[in-house]
Amino acid sequence: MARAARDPEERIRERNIRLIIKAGIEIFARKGFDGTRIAEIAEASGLPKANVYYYFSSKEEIYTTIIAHLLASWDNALKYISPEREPAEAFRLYIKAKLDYTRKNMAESRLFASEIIQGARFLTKKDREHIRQVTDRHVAVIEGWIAAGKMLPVDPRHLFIMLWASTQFYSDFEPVAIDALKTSRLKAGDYDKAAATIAETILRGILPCS
Amino acid sequence: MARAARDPEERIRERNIRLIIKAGIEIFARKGFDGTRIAEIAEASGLPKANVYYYFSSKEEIYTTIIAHLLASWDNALKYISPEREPAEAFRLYIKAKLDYTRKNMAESRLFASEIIQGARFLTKKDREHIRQVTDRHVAVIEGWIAAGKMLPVDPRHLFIMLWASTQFYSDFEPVAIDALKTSRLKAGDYDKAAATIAETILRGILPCS
DNA sequence: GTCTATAGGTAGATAGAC
DNA sequence: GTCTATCTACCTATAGAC
Repeated sequence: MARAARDPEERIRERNIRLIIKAGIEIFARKGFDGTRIAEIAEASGLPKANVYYYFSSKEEIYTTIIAHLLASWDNALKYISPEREPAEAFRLYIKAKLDYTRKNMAESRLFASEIIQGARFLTKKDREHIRQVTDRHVAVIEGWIAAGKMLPVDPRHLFIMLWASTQFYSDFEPVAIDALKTSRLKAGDYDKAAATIAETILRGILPCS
Repeated sequence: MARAARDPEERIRERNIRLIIKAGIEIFARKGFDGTRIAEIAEASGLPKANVYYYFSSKEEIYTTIIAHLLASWDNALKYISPEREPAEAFRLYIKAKLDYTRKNMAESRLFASEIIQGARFLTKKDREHIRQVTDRHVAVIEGWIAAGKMLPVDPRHLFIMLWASTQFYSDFEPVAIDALKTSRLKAGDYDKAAATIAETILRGILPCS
């Protein structure tokens, strides 16, 4: 019955939801949850405000949809921290992947940072439990490398924070990074230079003296 | 005339302004500029909303007053990066001072991070020029150490970003830090451990192999 | 599915009594 | 200097025609 007509409708539906989410990411990142107005999301996505409410029942539902999607793609760079790799290669790959992701998904990255800085109001207990478990798994890998004498005994949790923070900085704090690096905008070369400096410094900091 | 009566009035004035600023820091940090309501600042500072408008002409004026005050106390930790010190001692002191400041002024720290992440809308050209100059001065100190062979040739600007980011993380991203460190809240000992790990790792990363 | 119109509430800011 | 009452504008969310 409706089956034949369902596909094109479904396509429009998916397209509109994508447009709303995309606009939402940009605006929530810039204004935070409370500062964002649905009307602005509607305008940026090219839909009337009422249609936004047709697809999402509230501002909160748009926001939490974005957060959920974000967390799903979050662990990606960490896959490089795996026991069958040598630490030097693993950290180099991780740093590069993390900076790449951050650069290509600036708005998402900032939205996540905003959400955390403003108190993680919309991170569920499950989300936070997930963060703990993912961290635990990769802490274990590092502990393995330390036990095998492949790395100096550096606290793995604080090491992860250093890596997370250093790579996150370039997109989240872009205006400050621009001033600190004396450039008018961050270019691909700046990210390469960042990756190289972070990797070299950290690797000398955690590997046995050669 | 009014001279005799001026002093106690002046005291009340100063006290009220302090209360407004203090409440403003907390709430702006949690909700961002757009998300903050003057009524909430008024309530938190124990004054009627109209009185807030008696002392400040707009929401923006409260916000920029806070930002200006923040920037003034910002350079403090950097004073340790000075040419007459040895690099090892200088960085150790800087990291400790920065983490101390961050821990004791969490709300300000978060407010500043929020402001930057949301696009630095209220940082003036002068503010940003100030950041550039302060960075330049300390970059020169590091270049001096490198030229003197006291440090490996690490890019000073990216090194500063690593230090800035790593120390900032613990208060700005506290909810994530809590999960990553598997604790229920950050204690003084966590900050000490952070300072030690960051300093040890960075120092091995920038000093000649011994 | 789309859109206009609007209800119902709350924001920033001000007027004016005390 | 303090505070109540209020203006105007705008917000979230919905009703209902098409």
